Amino acid sequence: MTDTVPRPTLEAVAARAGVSRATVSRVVNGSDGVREPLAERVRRAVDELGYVPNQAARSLVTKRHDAIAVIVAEPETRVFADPFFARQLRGISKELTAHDNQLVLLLTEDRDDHARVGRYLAGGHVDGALVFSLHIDDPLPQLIQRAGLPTVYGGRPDWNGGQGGVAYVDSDNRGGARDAVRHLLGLGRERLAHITGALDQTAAVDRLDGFRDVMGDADPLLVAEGDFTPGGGERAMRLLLERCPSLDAVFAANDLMAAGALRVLREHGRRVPDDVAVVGFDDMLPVAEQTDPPLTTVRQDIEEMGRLMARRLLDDGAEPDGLILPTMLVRRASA
Amino acid sequence: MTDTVPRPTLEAVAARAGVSRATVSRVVNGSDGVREPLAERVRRAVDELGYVPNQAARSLVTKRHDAIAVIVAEPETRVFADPFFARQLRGISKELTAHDNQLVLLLTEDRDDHARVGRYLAGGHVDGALVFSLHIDDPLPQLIQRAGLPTVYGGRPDWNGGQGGVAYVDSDNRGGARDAVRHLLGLGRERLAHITGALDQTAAVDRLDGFRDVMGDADPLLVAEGDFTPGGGERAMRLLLERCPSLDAVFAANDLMAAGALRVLREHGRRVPDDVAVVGFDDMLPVAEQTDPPLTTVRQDIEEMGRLMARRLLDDGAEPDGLILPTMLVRRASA
DNA sequence: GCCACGGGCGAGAGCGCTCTCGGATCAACG
DNA sequence: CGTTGATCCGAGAGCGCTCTCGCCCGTGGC
Repeated sequence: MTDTVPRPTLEAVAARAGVSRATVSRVVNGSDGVREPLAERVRRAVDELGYVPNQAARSLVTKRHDAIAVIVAEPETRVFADPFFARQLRGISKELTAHDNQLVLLLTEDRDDHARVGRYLAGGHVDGALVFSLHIDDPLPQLIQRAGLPTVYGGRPDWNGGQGGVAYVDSDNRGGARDAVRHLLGLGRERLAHITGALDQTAAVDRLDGFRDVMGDADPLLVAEGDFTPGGGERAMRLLLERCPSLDAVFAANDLMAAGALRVLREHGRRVPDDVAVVGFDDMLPVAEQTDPPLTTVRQDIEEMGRLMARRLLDDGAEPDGLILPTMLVRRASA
Repeated sequence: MTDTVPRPTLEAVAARAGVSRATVSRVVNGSDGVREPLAERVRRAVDELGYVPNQAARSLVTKRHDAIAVIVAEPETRVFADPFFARQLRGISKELTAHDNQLVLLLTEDRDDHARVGRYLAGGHVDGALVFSLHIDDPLPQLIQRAGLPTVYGGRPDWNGGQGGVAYVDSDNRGGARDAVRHLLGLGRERLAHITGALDQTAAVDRLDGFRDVMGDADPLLVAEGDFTPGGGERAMRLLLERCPSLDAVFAANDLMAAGALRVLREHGRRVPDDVAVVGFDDMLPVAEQTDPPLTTVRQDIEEMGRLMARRLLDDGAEPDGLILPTMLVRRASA
């Protein structure tokens, strides 16, 4: 961590251009009120010296940091097992850099981390926070609210009654689920089962609600709780086959579980989609395209979701409320 | 981006504790030379006021930032299609937070981004950089070197003759490949083929070299170039079957391509592992465990790799050279 | 031809911290 | 009891920047 060559200061640029610091500052920050010939001289001095403003000094007085914290609360490894996170980050990153903001990444796993994050946010190092709070009992939101920073959540938060006063961006999980179910019905299927995700996450709840929107409160035996993992999908599928051998369609709350379900179906000699049609959710690429048969699934635009989160955060005027992005059914061979 | 409540300053703490700013600073920064009763009074004042040091002011004078840039050069979507990146990030994050450093994430896609990153690094916002430079003609390393920041690369850089003067952390790609090949030979296989990765990446080159270490310069017809994608794996597999229908084993340079190869083999009626044994690389979980049959593959400890990169960067004394992490063959059903 | 006015620029204070340096205090020693 | 030396603490300068304030000069109106 040895320090670099001493970098030129505003002072130095001012001296070279034969003006005052104030003038250089004005030019550098693009404020008007500096006549052209002078401004030009300053600009030349700036790049002759290779001047780059010292962000620390600037923040000290402006109290702005041009930096945003992205907080990922992930005690489990699930998020890391799929590429969601990376896509979202990319969307966020694009939007932030377009507005000259930096992205400070905070990954948390346990309570200690939460305290640390709380301190960091309270420390006023960043201008706002993007939060992926994935589980229902997560204490993080409170910590963040206490820090008093502008915040946008990724995914509908479970607290707060679902809306009002809290900014979030989410996919239309419920609508996507409805599309999936309607597609199965449109295929002439009659006994539809649903494998839910981990129900402590709002995405899972919303997808289940979508299923019920169309199916009514149908046979509760046709709904089995999974956990978003392939193993969970397998277990749920086995259970469903046992309970209701005549089922002819399955809607799984994500592709990973759908993949698990496919294996169990094959194991039981059911042909997909002939005997049983299967629809997933996410369009998680390395999985959805590689299963046998490839999955029909509900795609969400993850990168766009990230981008919009960042945009809402930077756009100070926006009302804090929910923003729901559309989903799209992608037809492949499984249904 | 409305600003928060004015936070207490050193001054305020000093006043409350009835000491000078200097003393508070000493206590806060854990320097000795402050007698216990006084120190205690200061500490009480600190948490009564909820004082958190202003990092900007601190950086201004210390020229340290306690922040590290993580630069991911990724013009393609490949990295985002697998969870590598996230795991590595997690390892890095753990190590950095253990040393009270922040992680500033810079994702780059094109030339413009490179210029921006160069400016950012030159701007002296961070104390060092971790770089994932994935392709051979990437201009990023030069930009970074010019910024004069301590840097550690993820994966062996292709330039610089492979070692000497540049710090990097990599998996033992070559050794892992040798293990994979020896395992196949140990199974009694005789006609081994290799599907390479994209050869503009050192990981692909090293794995190919490992294959050749064991096989000699064997039949060049038994080596087909892939690109690390499932589609590439399929194409390569088809080519290999055409060239040499009698092959009885395939080593693919990653699991994604191995999955593609499995599909083509099944399509051609070859049973795995009975007719053809298949070994992958990476142990990329959602894929390796879910293929049919599950993949035998070479595992690398990605998270540890990230952790070590961070550790080397923070550990100023370390010699800048390469650090190679061991790999491990994971046996599943495919070989 | 004088005064009021406004726009362009510089002087200077101050953001919150660290760190050097010198003054005060106290124990110990002659 | 005076002196030395070590130790603890405070005063103050200064990091590089922004931003307010006021001076100066040029212009236009009466």
